[in-house]
Amino acid sequence: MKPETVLDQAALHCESRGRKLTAKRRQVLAGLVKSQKALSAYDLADYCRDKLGTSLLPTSVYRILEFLESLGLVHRLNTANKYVACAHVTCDGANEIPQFLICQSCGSVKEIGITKSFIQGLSQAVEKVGFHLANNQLELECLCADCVVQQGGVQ
Amino acid sequence: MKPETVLDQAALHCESRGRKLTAKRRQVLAGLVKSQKALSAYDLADYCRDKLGTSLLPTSVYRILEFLESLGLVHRLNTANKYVACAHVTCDGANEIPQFLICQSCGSVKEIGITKSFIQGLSQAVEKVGFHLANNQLELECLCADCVVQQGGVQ
DNA sequence: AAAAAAATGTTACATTGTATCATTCGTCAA
DNA sequence: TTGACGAATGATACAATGTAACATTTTTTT
Repeated sequence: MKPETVLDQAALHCESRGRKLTAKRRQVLAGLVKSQKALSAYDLADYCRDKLGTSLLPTSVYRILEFLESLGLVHRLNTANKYVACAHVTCDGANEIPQFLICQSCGSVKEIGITKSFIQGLSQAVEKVGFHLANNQLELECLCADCVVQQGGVQ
Repeated sequence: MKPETVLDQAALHCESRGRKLTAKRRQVLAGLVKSQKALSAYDLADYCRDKLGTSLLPTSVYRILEFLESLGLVHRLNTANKYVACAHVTCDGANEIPQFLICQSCGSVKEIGITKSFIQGLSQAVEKVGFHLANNQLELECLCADCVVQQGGVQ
């Protein structure tokens, strides 16, 4: 899927919620879509400056990421302190519960869906000890196929 | 379980691995055990200064936490950038796979064990998309029972 | 065009984490 | 006992991540 298609789709998604995908917001999202991996807010500021020739201060990037996240267009990876474009922008999956596999070696991220029954099982186990699951988003430390090979296979 | 008992047990655990639980290391671990919650390295430095009357620079705290973690006596919560004492120091569970329920409201942490079959299911789902699970430690954003009540019940 | 709201810029600072070198402490052999 | 060695800790400097507060610009509405 071409980045421009993704961005146009994202713009529509914004409009449908009564919000605007402004030029700056589009730049930040473009950075995430084109880089194809998780970036920190500061990485993104650098990326926009170096590759897109636009000036964006980190504070603005943070604000914009917050906006994009509120619309489900990007996700924050709490374990990595980085952000990724939502893999489902173009298929209206922006409201599904995302699960992330994060390669600890190369930083690539795979966004998957886990079965509802699995999450339910998890939720029940949590309730059983008196807690309530507040966020279904899981972040799993992984190795991607390439890095498993490079590191001499699975232990 | 009394903190002193936990600390003595931890000392034995160190000795059995040919390492020493020095005074400073004991202080850091004591801070985590007594505070009963997750603390950042800087929180711990403050705690040691204010409550234990000992001077410890953050850099030393980081080093000591790294040491304690290598022996399974503390865990780092990646989503919170904080550390907790292992709940199983005294029952030799230091080698089990920990799962953490972290209350997003008050910061309390519950360390639980999830069934092996559950983790296996998760691992298989990950392998199916070409990744390999590198760390079985899950960190789940939760609300503890108290905070659920205060916030007007489950949504 | 004026007023209001939304978006972005700017500055300052707080928190978390790492790199590097210096110093102190404990252990062990001569 | 002492001297040497390695382990542990101190100290300094800095990098990376994140937030608060207020100013300015842009857009929308009336």
